[in-house]
Amino acid sequence: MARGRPPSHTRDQVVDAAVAIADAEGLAAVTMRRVATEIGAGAMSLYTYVPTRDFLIDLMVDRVGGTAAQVELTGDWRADLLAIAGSQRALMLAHPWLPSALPNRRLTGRNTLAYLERGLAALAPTGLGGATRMELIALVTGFVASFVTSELSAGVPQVAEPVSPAEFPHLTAAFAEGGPVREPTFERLADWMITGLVTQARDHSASS
Amino acid sequence: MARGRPPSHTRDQVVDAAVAIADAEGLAAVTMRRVATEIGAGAMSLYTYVPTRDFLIDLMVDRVGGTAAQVELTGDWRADLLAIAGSQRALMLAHPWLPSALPNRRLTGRNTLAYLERGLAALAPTGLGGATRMELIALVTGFVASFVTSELSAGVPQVAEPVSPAEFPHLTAAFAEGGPVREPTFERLADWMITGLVTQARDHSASS
DNA sequence: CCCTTTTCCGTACGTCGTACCAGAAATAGT
DNA sequence: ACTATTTCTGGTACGACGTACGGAAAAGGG
Repeated sequence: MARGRPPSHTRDQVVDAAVAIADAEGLAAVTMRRVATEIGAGAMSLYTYVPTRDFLIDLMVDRVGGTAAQVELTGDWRADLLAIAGSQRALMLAHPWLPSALPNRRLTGRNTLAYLERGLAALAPTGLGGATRMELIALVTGFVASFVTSELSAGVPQVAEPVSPAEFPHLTAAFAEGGPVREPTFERLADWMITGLVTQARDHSASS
Repeated sequence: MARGRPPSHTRDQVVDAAVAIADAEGLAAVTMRRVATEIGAGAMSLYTYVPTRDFLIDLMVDRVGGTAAQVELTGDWRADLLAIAGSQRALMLAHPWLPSALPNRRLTGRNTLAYLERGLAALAPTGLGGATRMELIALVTGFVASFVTSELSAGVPQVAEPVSPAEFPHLTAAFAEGGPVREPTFERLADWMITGLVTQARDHSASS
């Protein structure tokens, strides 16, 4: 068996190289030619391992998803989901391109599926339906992505032009203040978010 | 005054054309050549009105931001912020490219600044600091973007391959169910989100 | 040794953003 | 009216992108 010319590389090598580039220089730097030269191959050789660039990004998302800290489920859905959210946050902080890569992705990889499965299992004690639990997971993930994006862009002056104090008094005052310390806030915000989401979802399904 | 050859178009015309294309065919369809032919100009003529494509997208975001329903502030921060969130949601549903365009944007346009100013004013009765209020607005906006993205992609089969029931039991069960009705949920979720965020922020600033 | 199978990768096409610049069209000064 | 000056116009072109195509190269099976 194993006829034909043997591959010089593996799909995993390609994905790893792509992740390394994205970690160092952002998603935009992940071009087919760049990844190819990084592993010492011709540009077109990549297509042996990966059908398109878009699919490569799917694989990258799934790859780093597999490196997330595994959460032991305790049966306490609040604690479990909070731990999952924390794990997600750590993942996104380690791979800053992840939040921007997440939207519009197909949920195709095994690690992503395992993540969803885990979230669904964590929410099982709530008694909510599967579809509702799925949406809650999407909302929590979206929240974490939002939060991390906000964390990563902290300190960067977002406004180029100076704002007119007369026209935008609150804005002017807010910019005059120093940046707040965000570090200890995430757990409390996430905990409350999760609790509130589930509570609302329960009320809603009970009343309809 | 007004020396030199007069412009054949205006920046507003360019931005309007770009928004129309994005509404109809998505952000990716907004190319410089495409926008140019749409207003009957040569591709390079656009650069008289707009420095780069990226800046054009900034302008698009600000432009549609100006079309959002204006919210009358009542002094009740819960109701006011909920109304703002609802207005944002309507905006994103009308311009589905908006959620994906929002991250990594410079907050440069007057409409965007006015939106922030309005949010800050709405949160003023909470007594929170300007920087904290700013972050709350970013989180609420992020939540709305997440929610709308989820709404827009509802019904689309996200998973290409069939999932193995043995390996992913919860996932299999969730897919077997029908999609839930989401329509009446937004206001309750957003209301609770806003209330909870402010409560947490207050607790945090009080204890530190 | 050749034939089949598979991978490798140089070449090339279409598209993108946009730099450059010669021509066109307007006003201001004479 | 003529010229100088300023401004907008858009053709051409460059480099980078994703990737289709197809021959060369490398392995095993007969």
